[in-house]
Amino acid sequence: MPRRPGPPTEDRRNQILEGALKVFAEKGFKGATNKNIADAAGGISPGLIYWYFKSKEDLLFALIEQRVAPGGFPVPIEHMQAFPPEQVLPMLAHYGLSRLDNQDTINLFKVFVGEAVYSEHIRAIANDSINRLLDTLSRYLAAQMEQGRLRRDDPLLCAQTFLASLMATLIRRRFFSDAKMLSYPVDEIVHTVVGIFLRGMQP
Amino acid sequence: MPRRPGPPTEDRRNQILEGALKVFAEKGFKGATNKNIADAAGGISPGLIYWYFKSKEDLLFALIEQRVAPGGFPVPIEHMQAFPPEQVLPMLAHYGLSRLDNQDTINLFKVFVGEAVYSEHIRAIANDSINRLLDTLSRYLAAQMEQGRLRRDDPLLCAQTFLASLMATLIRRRFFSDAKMLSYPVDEIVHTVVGIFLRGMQP
Amino acid sequence: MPRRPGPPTEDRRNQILEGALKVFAEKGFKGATNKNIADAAGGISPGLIYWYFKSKEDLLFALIEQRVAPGGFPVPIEHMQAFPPEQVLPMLAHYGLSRLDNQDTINLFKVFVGEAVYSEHIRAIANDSINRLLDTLSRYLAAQMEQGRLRRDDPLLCAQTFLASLMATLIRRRFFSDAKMLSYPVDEIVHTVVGIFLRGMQP
Amino acid sequence: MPRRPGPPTEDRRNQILEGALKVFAEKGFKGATNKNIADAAGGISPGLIYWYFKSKEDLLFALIEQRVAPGGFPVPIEHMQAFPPEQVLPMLAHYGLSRLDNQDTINLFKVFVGEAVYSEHIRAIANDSINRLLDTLSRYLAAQMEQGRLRRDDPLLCAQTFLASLMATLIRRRFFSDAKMLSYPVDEIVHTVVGIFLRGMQP
DNA sequence: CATGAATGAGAGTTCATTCAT
DNA sequence: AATGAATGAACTCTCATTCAT
Repeated sequence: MPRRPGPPTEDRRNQILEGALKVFAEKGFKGATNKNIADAAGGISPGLIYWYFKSKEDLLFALIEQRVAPGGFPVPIEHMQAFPPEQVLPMLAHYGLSRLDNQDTINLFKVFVGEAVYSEHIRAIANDSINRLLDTLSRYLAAQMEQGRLRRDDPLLCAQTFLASLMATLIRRRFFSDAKMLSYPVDEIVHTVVGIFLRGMQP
Repeated sequence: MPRRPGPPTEDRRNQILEGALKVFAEKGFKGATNKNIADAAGGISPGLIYWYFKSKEDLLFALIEQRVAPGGFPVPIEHMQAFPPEQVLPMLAHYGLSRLDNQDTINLFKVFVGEAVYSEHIRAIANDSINRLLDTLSRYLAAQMEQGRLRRDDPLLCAQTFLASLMATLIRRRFFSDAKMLSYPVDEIVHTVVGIFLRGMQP
Repeated sequence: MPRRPGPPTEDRRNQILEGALKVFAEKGFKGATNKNIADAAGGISPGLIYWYFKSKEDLLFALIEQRVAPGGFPVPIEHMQAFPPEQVLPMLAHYGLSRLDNQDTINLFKVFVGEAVYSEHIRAIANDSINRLLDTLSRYLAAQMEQGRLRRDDPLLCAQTFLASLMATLIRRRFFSDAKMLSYPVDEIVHTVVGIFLRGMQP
Repeated sequence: MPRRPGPPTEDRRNQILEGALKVFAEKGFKGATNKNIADAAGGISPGLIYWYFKSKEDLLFALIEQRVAPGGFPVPIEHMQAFPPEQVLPMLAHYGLSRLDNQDTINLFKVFVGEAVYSEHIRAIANDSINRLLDTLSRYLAAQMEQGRLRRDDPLLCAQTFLASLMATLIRRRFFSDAKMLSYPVDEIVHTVVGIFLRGMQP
């Protein structure tokens, strides 16, 4: 017998997505049960999930499409060609950091990584998302090379190198909770990583 | 009733581990069934797994302990302090590459990543393994800094930066099969990444 | 919030019965969902069914009571004792045929058969309905025997024999869509079946 | 934890089919639960069904294929052309009756009818089975017509008429448990039905 | 050692039914 | 009257695990 009417139905879908994100991040897609999700979504009944989503898998994809596909990880350096890398790259690094400080982003990342290992589909979305980011960055780098502010090299490969060194290091800190990395303040990490890259890219 | 005589029982355990690695890499720990594993282990019966392992989970940990814990990813630069970074780092990069060309290593990596997301225990092993590698590398870098061949900086952070940019890029190629990264020859990737790092670390 | 104003509430009940008949015939009582029925009833909401019927089962019984119980399969030979079987029986056959050409009757029949297998209650209604028909027919036959137009025999058994041969044959055509039976024109079937019976009942 | 080893595995499959037949006949395919079937199959666990059958539906088809497809309802009149219909048809009627006295046959029939209503596939099997029977009978009738023992008419339609009147009547007795039909001894039914047919078919 | 039949817990999913609106 | 969100029970099916053989 149905009872609780619940909040204005608009929210319900998001409430479930929210709960699913939490549980998926913690236990993985396969490890998460609908009961888990329903509980995390505010104690609704597991059956209700199927009012909003076709299946558990559909829920996962909805999560990814809602949170990742649109916008991906937008990088606000589109119109910063006028500024030198010495200013832009640290700024970008700190922007990335601020995004990583959001628990939802972390969870999303976890889910992404956990499923990408086994799912071609998710891998494709991940690549897409990263490439959008890299494209923006590499366009910026190309412009800087043009202006003689950076040494000429393949812009995409350079962008990838920069992003890789930055992200992988932060990932070890945030996701792997590596003790050694946690012993460094974020600023020092950014300073060192950006420093090496900038010097390495000097004309 | 026992059927196939099978190989000298010593191998059986490894046969199962081998099969498990394959299946875990493909479907993940939760996604793999004991039947899958038994099939991949040469068509043995699922029940037999329990003769060699306490449980499915035990099998996973045995896999990790057997393949990762011992040695981890050994880096043969222990006694290379005499050689300059211009020689050692590219060599190290190619060594890493050669390891990544082994399907077992790739599978192990996949399993590792897939499970590390959700398991503290596995995360700890992963950190341990990476840190051992980083320690070796950072000791080498420290020695080079000492000799004035590299600019002075925190050796561990530099090692992390180098490894991160290299590994993350190769991972995007091998595991994520990213089309853009696959369009670069490995040599070019190594050359660019190592180049940026070396110039960035010049005294 | 009520949405579509809908037809003068009188019709709603029938609209639902109509939809239910269609769906029950297609998927069976168990196989039909209230959603299916609501859709077939013109796109109403499943909840509305409960305004008109106590339960899904109630809907089934209402259907049967409304469509079968009243009248059953009325046979208009009540006052035809004056006419000889050579005229009456073919007429009756064609009357039955015309009823079978109505999709609703077919659906009702399907539902009836499908549920009679498992429900004593429905079986009883079915028997009742058939017996009413047989009674009429057997009274006619008895009268004809009395008049010496047909050979003396148990009228009910003769009526049953006639009806059985006719109905079962038409059923194989219409419900089982048997290819062989469909290759005969209806008239030939009726002619042959009625012919055998009439000759078999000659005094 | 598994316990009871159970009877020599050969039987298990049949044990389950046996139980399924009973339950399907009683509650219909949809109405039967795997628990019901497992209980009827001698108290095995529901999961075990899936060791022998791919799905519940597979179980249904296996049942039908095992019990109906092979042999169907064999009619032993293949070589009776020498005997006159006055002997053969009553014999055939009694043979059919004897088959109907077997509870398994009745159950199978129930399942068949119950599912044929909704399943094209099962309808096809049913038609096939009946047509095999009709073919045999109509070949016999054709031979008798040839010999002048029966009036010339379409043999298949005559066979269908005979079978229909006989079967439909017996079905009302056995399956519908119709009180009126049950008040007649089987012999009388057979005598009347066969009598009408034979006289109706006299040359 | 090895098998495979067997179990039982629990997963995802469906759906009749209810009820606030 | 009518909707549709919500529930909970029950169902089919999967699978790690066990154990007689």
